[in-house]
Amino acid sequence: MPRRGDHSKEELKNLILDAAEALVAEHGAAGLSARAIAKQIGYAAGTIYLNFANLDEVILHVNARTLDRMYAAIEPAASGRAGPVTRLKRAARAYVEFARANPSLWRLCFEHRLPPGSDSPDWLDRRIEGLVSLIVEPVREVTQSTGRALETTAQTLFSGVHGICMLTLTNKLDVVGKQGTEQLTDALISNYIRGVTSAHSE
Amino acid sequence: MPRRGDHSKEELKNLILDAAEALVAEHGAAGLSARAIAKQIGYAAGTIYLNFANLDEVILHVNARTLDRMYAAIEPAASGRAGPVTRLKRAARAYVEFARANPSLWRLCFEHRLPPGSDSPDWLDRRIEGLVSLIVEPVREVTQSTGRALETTAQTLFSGVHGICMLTLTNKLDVVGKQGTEQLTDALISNYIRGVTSAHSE
DNA sequence: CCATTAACTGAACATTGTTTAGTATTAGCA
DNA sequence: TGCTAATACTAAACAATGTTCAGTTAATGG
Repeated sequence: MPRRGDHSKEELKNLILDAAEALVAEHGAAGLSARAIAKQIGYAAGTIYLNFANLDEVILHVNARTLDRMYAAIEPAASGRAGPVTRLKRAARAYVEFARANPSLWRLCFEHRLPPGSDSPDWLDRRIEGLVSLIVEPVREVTQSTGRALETTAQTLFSGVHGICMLTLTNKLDVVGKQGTEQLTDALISNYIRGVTSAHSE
Repeated sequence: MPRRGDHSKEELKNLILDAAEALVAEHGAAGLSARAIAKQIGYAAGTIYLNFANLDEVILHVNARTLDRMYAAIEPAASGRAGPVTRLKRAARAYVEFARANPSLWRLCFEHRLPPGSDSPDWLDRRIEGLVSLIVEPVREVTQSTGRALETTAQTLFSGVHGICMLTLTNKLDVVGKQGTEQLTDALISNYIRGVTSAHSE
């Protein structure tokens, strides 16, 4: 049934997402527009709306892809055979590295505002939880905690690294370079972990 | 020389910023438009461009105001006569509380993207540094550190609280309510500080 | 009272997201 | 093979956006 290039529904969706991703990566979030996507894939702008409800939905799917790539980038670091603290630090570095390599896509994940009233779909939120879950195991190993305390520690560390990443990448802190950021994430992890374990043995 | 309502240049600028602030606070960042501002102050849209180069500049000034209000909201908590750790926790709570009370304005401060190439002006960045500087004193008291180490700790704690605030306020974490967020910030501060001090006495 | 200057407007332009009437192509069936 | 129904797709339209600017109005200064 397709006419232009024999693209199945699924292929066309992926073409749209590919184009959207490339546009954001190259020209920032502002470079994303229905017409720009259409031009890049050789379709008319209206075609996008046959596959997605609106541009917000396109962005949400782009974000899902980005989060999946983030997961893949962090997973090896978090689950190596090194000690738990080392794995946590490596995971944080992988996170920062990914954000530095994909600044626009990374920011789109966390800065995209959808219209008031509606909030992000479950399949997206679950991907962020998936990222947090990556560090639960090393945290458990090193803190010997379980249940709610374990989850709290993992969430706190993740948020902390995320905040450091956010503020340093957007130059809102007086910190420059990769090692500047890593100094902060390393400090966060070592001190927090030491704090937890020393409270334990007290 | 003014014609409409005898507004001096400075008054008119403030009128514009007042209107912009109100629009963002009520209808979110998407509610901000040149025509909406103009309508609210009884001027034509073009008048805004006689006072600001473009809407981005208006937003930057709104953010400056918001950051000033944040400073005023946090300062008392950070500089009371309580112990340093208590002051840090109170400062974090004040930060979270402000963000919860002004979600759209708070997000605008940290999520606004200006066109690629240009970065935010010094007078704005300095206001964020001002926020960080609020916790330097209590951090110094409790960690006995100075210089670069002191600054690193302050930046790390600030970023950490910021990250927690960001992810919990935007519902990207499986954490709900004010006490949920405060549990994370409290954990961050107590454990991090304990980590620093216990490393010291080791 | 007139001329100059500045404030201000209204309309215009390009670009955005989104909708829709209409066209073209294919699939299924006779 | 040829007819019909369904679907993929486009082009054009709409409203709203940021921004500019020629022209108008009002106040100032001489």
